[in-house]
Amino acid sequence: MKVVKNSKKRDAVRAYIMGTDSHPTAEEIYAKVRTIFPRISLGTVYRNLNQMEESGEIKRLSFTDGPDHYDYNTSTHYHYICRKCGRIYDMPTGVKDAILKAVEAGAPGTVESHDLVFYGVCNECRNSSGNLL
Amino acid sequence: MKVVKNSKKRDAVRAYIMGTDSHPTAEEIYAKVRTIFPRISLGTVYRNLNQMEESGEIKRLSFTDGPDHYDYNTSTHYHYICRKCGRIYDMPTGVKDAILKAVEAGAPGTVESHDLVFYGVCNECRNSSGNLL
DNA sequence: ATTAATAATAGTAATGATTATTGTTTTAAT
DNA sequence: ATTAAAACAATAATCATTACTATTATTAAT
Repeated sequence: MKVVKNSKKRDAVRAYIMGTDSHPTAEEIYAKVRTIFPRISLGTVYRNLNQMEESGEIKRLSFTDGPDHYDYNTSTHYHYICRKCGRIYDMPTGVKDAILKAVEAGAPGTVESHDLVFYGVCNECRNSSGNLL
Repeated sequence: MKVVKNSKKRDAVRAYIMGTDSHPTAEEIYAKVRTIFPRISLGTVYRNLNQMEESGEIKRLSFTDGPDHYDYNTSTHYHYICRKCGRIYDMPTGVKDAILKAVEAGAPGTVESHDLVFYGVCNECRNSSGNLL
């Protein structure tokens, strides 16, 4: 069994993820952590993200386009992506039970997990006048 | 405005997708169409898939891991992926209304579309004894 | 039917995100 | 302090997909 050793770089990656609600990508995390450790490599960010995902500390979010994002919130919840600004919001949690209840009956097997993503234009984008899209 | 011209290759791609429920990948489509047009290139498959997706003929499915899949069924419906065999099933349609109703209230913007994927082990895999996973 | 314009194609190079490799540096248990 | 393993930086490799380019096929107008 492999021992996990301390790592200042991993600490910095973890600290950044835990401190933001922005669901950052590996590149964004890399850019931030580099202000503290200018010589950290992108591979180190990916390796630590994968390790933290495997240990259940964080969750990886994959969407149709673009790179993966990372989320410190590992409980089952859903996301909303604005097609103008690309921001990723958390959805309120009330939805989940309704979905699971409606689904269980008709699935072609056991349902162990599910991913649900909503797309639209967020209120902030709708209200700002200088839109490009 | 760009004119769409006839294309035997595109016809073959379309015919294969329309004739299968397996939600094939570009590579799988490529392999099949190559039995008819041995010199077709993978780029041609991708180009035609993208064109058919833009025109609304087919739908592209992106999942967390692996390549994209393509679906002739463009109406809103959900998928179930077996984590043993990887097969992609269609989910029964009753789920949708419950979800939309539960969601509309709390979203941070308009909800224009959503993607929902379920993961589990399908009954076929559960019942087969010679499993490797 | 011939021509001319342009869409479609094959073949290949390029891209973007991620993973793998390798030689060096840290960590932590003795 | 010694040592074994984990973490690292730097870089190469991989995979899915897109872009490029010279050629071929399709179509509309003559």
